[in-house]
This record gives sequence, structure tokens and C-alpha cells, in this order.
Amino acid sequence: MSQELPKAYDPSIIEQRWAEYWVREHLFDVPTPETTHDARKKFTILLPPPNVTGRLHMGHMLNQAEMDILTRWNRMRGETSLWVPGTDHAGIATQMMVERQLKEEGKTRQDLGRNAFVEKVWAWRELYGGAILDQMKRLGASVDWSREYFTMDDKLSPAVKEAFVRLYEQGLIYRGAYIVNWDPVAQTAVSDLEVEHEERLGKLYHIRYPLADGSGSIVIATTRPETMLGDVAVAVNPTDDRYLALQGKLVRLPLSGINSQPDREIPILADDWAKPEFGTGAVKVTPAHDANDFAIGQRHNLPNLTILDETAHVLLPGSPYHGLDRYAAREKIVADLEAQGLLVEIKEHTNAIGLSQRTGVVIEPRLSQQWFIKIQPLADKAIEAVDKGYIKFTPDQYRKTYDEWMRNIHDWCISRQLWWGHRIPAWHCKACAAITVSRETPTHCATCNSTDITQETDVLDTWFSSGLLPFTVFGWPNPNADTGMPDLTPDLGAFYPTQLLVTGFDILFFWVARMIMLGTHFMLDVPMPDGSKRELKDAVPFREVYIHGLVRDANREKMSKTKGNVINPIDIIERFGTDAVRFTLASMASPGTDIAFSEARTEGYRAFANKIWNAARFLFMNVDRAREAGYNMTMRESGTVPSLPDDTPLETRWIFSRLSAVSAEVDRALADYRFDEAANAIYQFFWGEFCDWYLELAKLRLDFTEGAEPNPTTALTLASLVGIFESALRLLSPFMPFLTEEIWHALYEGKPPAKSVALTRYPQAADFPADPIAESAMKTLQDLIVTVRGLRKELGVPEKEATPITIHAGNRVLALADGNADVLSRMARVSAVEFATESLTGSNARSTAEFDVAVIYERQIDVVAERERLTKDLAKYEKGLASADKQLNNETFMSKAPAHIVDGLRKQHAETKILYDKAKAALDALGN
RNA sequence: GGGCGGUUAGCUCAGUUGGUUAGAGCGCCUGCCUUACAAGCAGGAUGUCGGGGGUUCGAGUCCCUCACUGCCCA
Repeated sequence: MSQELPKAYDPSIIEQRWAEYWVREHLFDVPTPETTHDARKKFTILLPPPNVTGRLHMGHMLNQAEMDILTRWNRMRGETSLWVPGTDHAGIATQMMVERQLKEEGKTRQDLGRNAFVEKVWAWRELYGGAILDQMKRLGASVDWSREYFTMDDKLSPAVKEAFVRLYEQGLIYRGAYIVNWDPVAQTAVSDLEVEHEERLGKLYHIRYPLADGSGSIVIATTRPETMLGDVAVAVNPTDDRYLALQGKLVRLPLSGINSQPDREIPILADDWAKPEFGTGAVKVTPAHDANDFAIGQRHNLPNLTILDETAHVLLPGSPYHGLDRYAAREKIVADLEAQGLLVEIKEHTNAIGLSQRTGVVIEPRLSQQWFIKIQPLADKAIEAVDKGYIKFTPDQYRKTYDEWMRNIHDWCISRQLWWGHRIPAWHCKACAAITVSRETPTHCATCNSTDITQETDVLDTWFSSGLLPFTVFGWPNPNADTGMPDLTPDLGAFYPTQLLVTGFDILFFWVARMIMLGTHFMLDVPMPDGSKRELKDAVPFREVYIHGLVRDANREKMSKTKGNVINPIDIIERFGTDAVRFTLASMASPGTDIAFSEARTEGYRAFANKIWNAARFLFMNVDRAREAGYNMTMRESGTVPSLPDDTPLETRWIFSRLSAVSAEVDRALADYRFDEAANAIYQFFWGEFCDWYLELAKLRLDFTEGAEPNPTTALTLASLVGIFESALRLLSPFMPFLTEEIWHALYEGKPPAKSVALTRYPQAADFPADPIAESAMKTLQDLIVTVRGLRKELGVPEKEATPITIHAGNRVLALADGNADVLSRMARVSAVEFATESLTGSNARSTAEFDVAVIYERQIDVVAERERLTKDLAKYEKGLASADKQLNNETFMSKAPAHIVDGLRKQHAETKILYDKAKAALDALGN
């Protein structure tokens, strides 16, 4: 084991090497099973596919670190673990990216035409589309790269088409003219989810509409005066006394005359939507440009008058406003109204406006022909699946959020007026206007047989194809040769449902909810591996959903480009190493809370990595010495520990017992998604127990004196050191895969028992002997050492000077001190141990409930400081005693509290009493 | 407007179904260049658990209320 490790840990050297090794060796590939009923236990997880246009951000890094920890952990626990990566074609985002590029060349997509433009996007994707996955490789993600998919590749596209056609045939897809959220920049409809609402201070305009009969007027209130050109009515509440007499009358709509024609006349009607307390109580009705007005229009059979085009410019040939942008039109209309004396007043008004998530532009509600999914039947199953517990949410509160949304769901607008995406497989007939929906490109209209058909130009919402991923990546639909129904594939049989989905709450509705709806809908038709009919509990796309928080900056601010506080993970990785960043994220990832990413913490975990590195150097150094001294040093099989003879030193029995407990704790924590607790348990064990105590004590046992015969204690300690260390590396490896891989390979001197530490067994509690007696003895010994160290410090004993100590205690402690004089000497510079029959109260003594200990040193302690300390302690003990007394003397407490609480309190009371008496005596002994 | 969180040490956060004297990391103070590690070692200080009220033998934990704060939906 003459592995030479550099003195300081340098992640940049090792991380790249192992990242490449893992991919090159296909260590995490899981081949498709031979049959459809592969019985091994599976852990399957789908990577939320990043946009091809994406760049890695801290959110991805958290998401992937968590997934990787869980995947590696499950893999090491013996489950067939499959993590499937891929990217999303991201319709709008990608199209915009390429359009921006074209713009720099002074071109538009229309200049190129649809086919050439789509080709250009593909070319862009070839060049840059892999960037984010390349970045992902640096994170050490243990994914199966052989299964990498793209949502528009040849395997997935036919499945998307199949899903659309099936839904259409089932009557769950319809097309119609409805008000949708229109993005005038991207020039496409977007779904409700893609609209973000923002409170903005705007204006409420009160405008007078004269009655057509000249008998008066009515004043309406609106935030959008420009849309009055599309008004078809004025609405008042049926109960509103002010307007009872006006209901049914006509008003003359100002500014509406085109080509010198007179202004249009529109009715005043009664509708509940008009709220008497809003504005004047009278509102204008513009069905083609407002969702609520559209509903009013439907109720009253009003015409729909579209007055804005796709780019939100007024479309009204012959009108003086024709061609104006919506905001320019607003200004002009307001000015014209004022000129005509029809503008009554303008009030400040705050209202929520809709912004396009993609372009940031104000959404224009617009009436247009779109394709929708009739969502209720799908939502019903999705609600049932979660209600019945077939899908478990962590944190649980998201179950409610999900449920709430599902129960108030609206039909899903799935068509987008884009060029980049899955083109809707529908053809319009020019002859009879019928629609032919087909898996194959049809040659003629299915209704009238005309050959004059053209394909629908719209594409599908990106989330439609990603919503299908949990089954399409495993080969759905695979139609059965006889029935044509989707059939099981070996991959589907083995890996569906997936085990877990890890994601941020921001795509809970976009993606998670859609996968649940589409999964429960489509997979119910696919038989189970044993041939039986699939039930809802096995049709779900995943069994669990873990939702993590947001990664914020150190000041808890949301990271945003405009604030300039975005942390680029690659920068941080280059400064501290991937392992340290992963560990930081894990240690702060407590379910339900956001992460305030702190560089200070990352620095701390880089120090941790360095600590482990140096522990390895210590180990290697001693193995070399052992060899030179004639010891036989061969690595044991990974995961086996030496048997411990009766005379095994205390600290060795202790450390194995601790490792056993920590292994149990880590398993429990990860099962509960408590990444923070798991990380902290390992950190504490490695640093606070293994390095601080065990390594130091091992130095005492390792005897390589020249000429000495090999001795069994040295041999056992060395074997234990290596065994514990190797186990700890395995325990840590899901969190810090690079560092552990590097050291683990070095430990085996190029002949490792597996190709990677990631392919070995995860440490389990039962792998190591638990020893409660050793743990409690070690605890006492540690207390003794720490107490002596503190005393020495206070007495001003120079660090290097050894001093004798006196102990007064019970037999157990005395025997412990007596038998571990060498330990005390090494750890607390104790030169000799004497025993006293009387309790020790001098100023050079300290007491615990178990023992009194005094350090023999001629210089006196700082009496003032000591008195202060004792007085403080005394007050604390008094308070503790008082509160314990109060309870112990309380009959209700004694009769109601469980026995173990009462016993515990009694024990604590007794111990505190001892401490109190001792402190009191010590204080008295100090005199004045 | 409807809903969901949060408020614990200087900072960032833990704190299981109420149960003994509330923890961690970082930071801070003191002393150490101890041959694995100064990215280290040893010792130390720091909290009326946001305010008020209630339930209980017992509340950081449950209930009510107020304040501040973050988010989601409309």
C-alpha cells in the first residue's frame, strides 16, 4: 500500500478522472431484462429532463445531488438501480433561442420557412443541446447514459403521436374557439400555468357611453379602454338599483365607427358578473379579449369581435386605430375620449396582470381555435391515486396542494402556434372542413375522401410529451400484434412504475400532475408482468414524490439574473470541488425548507474532504511501516471486519459499535429523505469520533519499534483501522463519490474487489458488532479526558507538560482509569493516576456525577474566574433541582407521567444534587 | 380575495407522536507550528425558542390571538 497521496486534497485532479471513468466503464448502465417478468427489486428514477437550451444552475445541482445520493444508496443496498437521463425539446424556449440567433443575422423564421427553420433548430440542438448533460457528468450523477433520450427523438415521437390519437379516439381531445392566454411576442397560445400573475399599479378609467335614444348615458369602468373597440355589450348586476331602468336599452359605443360609419349600438344587459361595488357597477363586455367577458358572451349569445391581431396590434381596417400597438391605441383612445368629453375620471387601481412565463410580455387574452384535453376524467383517476395512497408525497403538505389544484382543474390547452415541437397529427379537409386524426399521414379525408387535406400547423405543448415519459422511455406503446392495444415491454415490466420522482415544487403542476394523469390513464391498459389486469395502484408513474426546496443565496434571496446573485455551480465546484458542494447541499437539505447556499459551509465541507484525505494518508503511512516491520498487510474482503478477541482494546470495540449505530442512523435518515441528518451523522462520526478519538488512540497501539516482534494488538488495531476506514468510505460514497472512489481504489492498491466503491455493499448496522458496554465505558473515559484537559487549561499547564491527576470515584471509573493510564497519558498528558478516598473539592479539581478529578500542578487557578464559574454552575444546578423537585413533589405528575420519565427525572435529580453539593463544597473551599 | 409555510445562538439551520438541564456548522475568544491534516489540534463564551393568552402534571413542540415575513392560487 505504498500509495503516495499528495499532502493536500485537490479535487480538480481526481474528479474529472473518475467522472470520465464512470461513464466510460458503463458502471451504472442497466440492460433491458430478457423477459417481461424480471423479479429483482428495482429502484427506478427518472431525471426531470432539463431543457436542451438549459445551463446547469444550483437547483439542478441540488436536485441531482439528492437523486444521486438516493440512487447510489439503493444500488449499494443491492437493488437494481436505474436512473434515466434525457433532455426536453422545450418548445418555446428553444424556438426563441434560435429565433434570436436568426435575428442577429437580420432574419426571421418566416424568411426561412417552416421546414428550413426546424432543420436549423435541429442543427442547433446537435451543436449545443448536450451542454447541460455534459455539465451533469461533472456532478458524478450515476445515470444510465445508454438510455439517454430526447423528447423529440425517433423513439419518443411515435409514442407522443400514439398518445394523442388514442386520446382523440377516446373523445378526450377536442378543438374549438376559446379565449386563451396569448403571448404576442412568441405569437402562440400558452396554458394557464405558463402565465404568472403580478400586482401592478394601473389605472381604472371611467368612460361615459351615451344611450342610443339620447335619454342619458351610463358610465362604465375599465382598466383596458383600448378593448372598447371590441365591446358588444355593457353589463350591470341584475340587483343593482341604479341601473334597473337602463337594462335592455342600447348605448352608442364611442369611437367605434369605421370608414365614417356611425358608432355601433350595443345593449345594456344584466349579468351577475358585474359587481355593483367595482368601479361604477357597470362594465363593458369584450368577449374576444377577456375570459370573463367571453363567459358573459356565451350566456347571452353575444357575437365575438376580435379587434387585436396576433401581435396585439389593433386589427380594424378603416378605423383610425388600425395598426396601433395595444398601448399606443390606449393612449389615443383615452385622448380622443377626453376630447369628446366622455372620459369621466381616471383612478389609480392595483390589479393582477398576467405575464408570459417565457417572454415576460403581458398576456393578451385572445379568442382562437385551439386543441384541448378534456381533463376531468384524467384528473379523477389522478386524485384517486393520491387519495388512496398509491403515490406518497414528501413533504406531505404537497398532497394538499396537489389535491386542491386537481379538484379545480381546467381543460388543458395543448396546442401551440410554434414550429418547434411535436406537430399535431390532424389533417384539415378543404372540401368538407372535417378533421382526420391519424397515426400515419393520411392520403385523403376520412369523412369525404377528398385528397385536398393539409396537416394542422400547431404543435403540442412541451409538457404533453414530457408527461408521457415514465412509460414512453420504457418502450410504450409496443402495440400487441393481435389486439393493437399497448403491450408490456421487458423494460416496462421491470421498471414501471418508477420508484421515486425528485423535483422542485415549481413543476408540481406542469409536470408531476400531468405525469400522474397521463400515467394512470394510459398504463391502466397495459397488463401486469404476470398477465393480469393492471390496477390503479400499479398504473401510477411513480410511487413517491420528493419535493425539495429552492436554493437561495446566502442572504436567503431568490437567485435571479436581474439581481445578479446567481451562483453558477460550475464556479463553486471549481473552487471547492464537487464533493464539497454536494455535501453542502445534502447537509442543508431538510425537507420542506429552502436552502440558503453558504460558501462558508462549503468551505467547511472542503475541509472535511481534506480531513478524510489526510486520514487516508495516515493510514497508508502506517501500513507501509507495518510492512517494513514484518506485518502481513493484505486487504480484507470489502465489508468484512476482523473478529475481535476478548482483549480487544476499548476504543476498538467502541468504534465498531459506533459505526454500527451510525450505519443504522444513515439508513433511517435516507429512508426519510433526511439528507441533512444522514450527512451530519457521517460527518460527526468521521471527524468527531474516528479522527478525533480513534486515530489518536490507534497511535498508542501501533508499535513499530525497530526489532520488535509483530504484536497482536498492533495487528488488530491496524486491521480495524483499515476496516473501519474502508466501511466509512462506503458509507460516505453516495455523498462524496469522487473522493471516496479515489481513496478506496488506493486502499486496494490497484486491485479493488469491484470496479467502483459504488458497486460495493452499503454498510449496515449488523455488519459491525454493537457493544453498549464499550460505548458507555468510552463515554466515561472521554468525559475524564475532557475534564482533565479543561482543568489543565485553566491551571495554565503548558501544553507539553505532563501532570499527575487524582481521582475520586466508584470502582467502575477507577478500574477504567487504572486500566487506561496509557490512554490518559496520550490524550490528556497525564503522567500518573492517584486515587483518593475523599471527594475532591480543591480549586484544581472538577466534578461530574461520576467522578471527581484533580490535576496536580503547583500554579494556582485564577480564583476569581473559578468562583465565577462555580457560582454560575451552582445557579444552573439550583434551577434544575428546583424544577425537578417541583415535579417530583407533584402528586398529579407522579401519578400521570410514564414510569421512564419519572425514573429519568429521579436519576437526573440525584446527579444534579451530587453536582450541586460538589460545586458548593468547591466554592466554600475557595474561601473569600 | 382564498390557501400554505416560516419566526430557535452573531449568521445559516436542526429539534420525531408534548417528557429529564434546547443542538449542529460557520463565526467569535484563548492557547498550541503535537510528523495524517494550521483546510489542523485543544479549551471556551453565546438563547426570557417573535409578543400575549390558553390546554396540560409537564409546551420550542398542541390550541387561540397579534405582529412580522415568504410562497402558491385566483
